[in-house]
Amino acid sequence: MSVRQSLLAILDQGPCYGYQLRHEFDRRTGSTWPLNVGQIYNTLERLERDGLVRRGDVDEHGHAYWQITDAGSTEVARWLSSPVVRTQATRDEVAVKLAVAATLPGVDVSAALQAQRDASLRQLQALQKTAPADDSDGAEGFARSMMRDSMIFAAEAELRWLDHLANRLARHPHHSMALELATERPKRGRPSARAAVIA
Amino acid sequence: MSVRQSLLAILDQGPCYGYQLRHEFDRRTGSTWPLNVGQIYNTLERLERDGLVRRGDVDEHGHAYWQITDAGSTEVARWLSSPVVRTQATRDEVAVKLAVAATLPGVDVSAALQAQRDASLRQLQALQKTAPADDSDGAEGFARSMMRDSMIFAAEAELRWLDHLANRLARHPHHSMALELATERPKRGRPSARAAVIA
DNA sequence: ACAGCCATGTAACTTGTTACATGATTTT
DNA sequence: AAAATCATGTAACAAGTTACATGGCTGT
Repeated sequence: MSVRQSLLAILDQGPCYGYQLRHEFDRRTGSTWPLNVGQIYNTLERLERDGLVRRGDVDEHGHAYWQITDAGSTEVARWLSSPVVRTQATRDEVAVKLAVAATLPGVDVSAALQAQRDASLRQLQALQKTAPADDSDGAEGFARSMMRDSMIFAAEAELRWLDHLANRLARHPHHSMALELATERPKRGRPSARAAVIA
Repeated sequence: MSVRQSLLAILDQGPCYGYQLRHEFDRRTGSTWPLNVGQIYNTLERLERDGLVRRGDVDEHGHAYWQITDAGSTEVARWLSSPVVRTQATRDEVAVKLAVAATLPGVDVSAALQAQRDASLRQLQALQKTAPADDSDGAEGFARSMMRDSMIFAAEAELRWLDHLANRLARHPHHSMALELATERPKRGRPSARAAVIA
């Protein structure tokens, strides 16, 4: 939802045209995750469909401006005043992967763990190598360094978790958390008319 | 991709039927993010479409088993041996939101920040209140505590970042990073035949 | 003239997710 | 008999993402 909501929040400052919105989004997020232009127009159409924006004037340059609606402004206010709540839907891809890998018999967890640690460490070092905060960079530099810090903190946490996991695995016989497929499952099954279609 | 890939990796251990797959996924991720059953069948059909699984036998209970294909096994091996790489697509919703909020004039960033900090702290405390690792819980308990640790580390990192951000904002005049809409943009515009349709 | 950027759009597609229909079996 | 659970599916949708088509303008 962050792209959609961010574009809406930018439009709450005043009418913009599509390409301009991309520019505004990019500089406000330090050009960290540049947006494909096409996505702007898709998102605008979806926001229009939902009654949050409407098509506005075309200026002397041919720029097609978009305006926020009252419902849109209300939505922006709601977004800004309520925190992002990490619900169940926020599956961490690395965590899920390693949990599945760790519980599957015959999988070399420590190899997967090591590969992930290497990658995460390289990622962290690459981030740390980028230019740190510099007050002379102005607001755009501030935005960039916010994003940078966020990614660094997240990468550090991921590394810490990976090391923590490695320690726990080292203290256990490494096969002890493998889970066989539960084949004894169908106690309360679903005997059906078409049972034994093949058997 | 984690659901899709996880189901495929489980199928690499042997044929399963749909409901069984949900059970296997849930116990391997500590029932942290229970899966809607329907998603299993959707995902299986998509994997079948991609040639990674195929429909297998129906047993005497009427269970419709699914089998992994050679291409599927290859894909699992690739997945397990290569790390998750956090590409540009990994937008952190909280970071994007606060960066946009911080760069929009007239937005009370510190209020949004405070609201987020409260929510994140409550989230962390809720996580810490859950049962910690207990070796007597077996492999399923281990999986659950892996997920729990992962979420705790991530929540701590988010809190640290929020506090770091609050400190930086406090040291600055809080309006200094607001970015006006760049209205002087169209220097190299796109004058068109239909310019001034409205103007 | 030509490369490259500005600009608007369209179409297709991915993964994830939910709601619903259907029916059987098991438990109370 | 009713409620809960097991089980398979279908249909629709959300948000993100990319590739492509089209055309005008700018700088070399």
